[in-house]
Amino acid sequence: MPNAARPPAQTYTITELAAEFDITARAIRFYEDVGLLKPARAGRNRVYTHRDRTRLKLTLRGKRLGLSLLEIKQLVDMYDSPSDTAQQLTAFLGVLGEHRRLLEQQREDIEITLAEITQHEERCRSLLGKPGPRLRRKAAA
Amino acid sequence: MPNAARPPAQTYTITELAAEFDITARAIRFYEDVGLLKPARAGRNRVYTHRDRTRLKLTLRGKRLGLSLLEIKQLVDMYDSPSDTAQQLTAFLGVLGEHRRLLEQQREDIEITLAEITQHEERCRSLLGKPGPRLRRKAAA
DNA sequence: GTTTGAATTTACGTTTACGTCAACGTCAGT
DNA sequence: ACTGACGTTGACGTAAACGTAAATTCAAAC
Repeated sequence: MPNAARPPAQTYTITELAAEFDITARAIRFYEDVGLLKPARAGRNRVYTHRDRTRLKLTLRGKRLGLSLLEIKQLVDMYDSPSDTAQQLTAFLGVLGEHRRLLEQQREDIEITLAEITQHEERCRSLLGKPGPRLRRKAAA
Repeated sequence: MPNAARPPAQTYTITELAAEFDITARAIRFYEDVGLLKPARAGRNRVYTHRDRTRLKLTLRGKRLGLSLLEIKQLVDMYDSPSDTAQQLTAFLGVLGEHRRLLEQQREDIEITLAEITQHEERCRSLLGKPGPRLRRKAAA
């Protein structure tokens, strides 16, 4: 039974990926330079597999979270290289824990900031809605 | 009634702040260069007020969220310069909305990543706990 | 058969966010 | 008067993450 139900082995060109993720081809090539992607070649041209696309997606997500490309590489590499020795697994758990800590810190930062934004928005709307009455208090926390 | 109950008008030196937030004095001076801080001076030396400290804190939070110092400056400036015209207020609301969008995107990225981390952790622990049975399925989604 | 258009490589430029001296001022303590 | 410790202002250096321009290459279209 060859070829049961695997993803259609679709491939992508660099410009397709660039368009899809709204980045430049230069950026994608740069990610290759730092080792985040290793596309196959059709002659001279790069051919990206579904796996490459996934790694690119992870990369961009990492960037949105403020990680450096190096950090992203380390994480992504660990994520899809199956460590097997207890050594590696324990180390991996350590890294995961640290990453988790970082993300939770960020999430907290985000919650706080969102709350502050809400405050500002309410103040703005209050000022816009009733441009008369000065010395107005906040409606409700 | 002079001096009711206001924060003790405490001031900080640059090294105090550097120590407190675990950054270098150089970084703090750099934040001043880009306009994020405008400490008073005692002769030649910088004197930071509570307000400066707050702006520094906001700056570092912004950095943890991946914002550039320029973006941080724009936000912080808006946050504590009281816009009054409807013009400014509406523009402010726009910026706030955009910032909110960004933060919510990030929060989503974080949730996804945290979920993935949990997956990896479970896999690791499973492998560490039972180093025998191959072909084990995930316990529960 | 050449022109065109997309992709590639090489290489240098740029911006951001500081690090790293160097050289000097200043004030407390001895 | 001398010595640190801390603070200051330049000025240059650097790492990261691409941008940008120049010079190919190569296949498809005309």
